[in-house]
Amino acid sequence: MVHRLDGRATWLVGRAHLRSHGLLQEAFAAAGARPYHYRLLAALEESGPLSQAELGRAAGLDRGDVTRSLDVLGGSGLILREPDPADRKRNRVSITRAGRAELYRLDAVLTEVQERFLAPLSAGERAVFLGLVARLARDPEGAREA
Amino acid sequence: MVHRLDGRATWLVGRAHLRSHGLLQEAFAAAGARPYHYRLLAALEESGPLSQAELGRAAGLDRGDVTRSLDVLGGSGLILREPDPADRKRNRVSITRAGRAELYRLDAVLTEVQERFLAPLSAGERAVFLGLVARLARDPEGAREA
DNA sequence: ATGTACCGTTGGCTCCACCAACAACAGTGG
DNA sequence: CCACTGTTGTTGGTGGAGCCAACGGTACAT
Repeated sequence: MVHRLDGRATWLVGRAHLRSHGLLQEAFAAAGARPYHYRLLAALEESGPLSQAELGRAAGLDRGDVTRSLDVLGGSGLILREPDPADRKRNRVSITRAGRAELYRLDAVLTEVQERFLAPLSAGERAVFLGLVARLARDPEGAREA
Repeated sequence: MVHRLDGRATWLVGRAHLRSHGLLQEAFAAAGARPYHYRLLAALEESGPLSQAELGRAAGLDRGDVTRSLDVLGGSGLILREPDPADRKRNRVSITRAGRAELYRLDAVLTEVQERFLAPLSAGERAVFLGLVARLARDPEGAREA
């Protein structure tokens, strides 16, 4: 392989992501869902009914992608999209009973994927890794390096 | 944000990758190059002349993507592609003097990106992180290497 | 009433990874 | 010699994920 990349953090993170994403994709596809859908259902369940723009900000999705994903979720009866009577330019999106059930089902899928992804590490190592990668994941906005 | 994802390794790795990839993309674009090109030049410099299929396996690229990337690299004079006299179905690809210079230039860019990406971590933490993420990056099944 | 800002929708884009088909070619066993 | 198998390079796609621009509709402060 390419020795020059062996110790590069960006390379290793990319490869780890490839494996992680592959596992996730496979598991979600087998469950008939997509990561976007999970994120939206989770945001809805945790925050209660939201407008689509709020939902996008909560789940980290583009407004347009929210629209398209909700089309699918609504078609499956997992969410309810109704015009907001207080502001007619908004939609009020809420999770349905079926949506909650789906979310819980996917929670289990996600948990199982974590286990497979983290299999190479011991419990202690996992905790260390999670702490470090969380700091690398946060966008250091305003963080000025002295 | 979605509280449910905060501690998920797959989520954090995905977010870290997003930041990493963004930094890399930005820096390489400013340098007029692409990650694929760097990988190919690096593989060529480390292994010497290769066929395109070998090159793809060394750099982890699809054969088709190798073909298209070499079109660009060849057009810039960074690699030389000539028919292999010993096997007429192969191309013998080698890195040129200009290609080496480009590779070294991109090495510096890459190094600078590492620094920005890893900025949130101390030197000791970086070493720990690299060790752990390297183990997560390796595909635990199959993947037999020579 | 007018301007500004937001909303949802649609249509597009880039990047990365991957797959399928094809003709050309090499090496094999018969 | 012939047929078969496998590889190579090329072309033409697929798909997910993230993102941006433009549009018409709506709310609200001025």
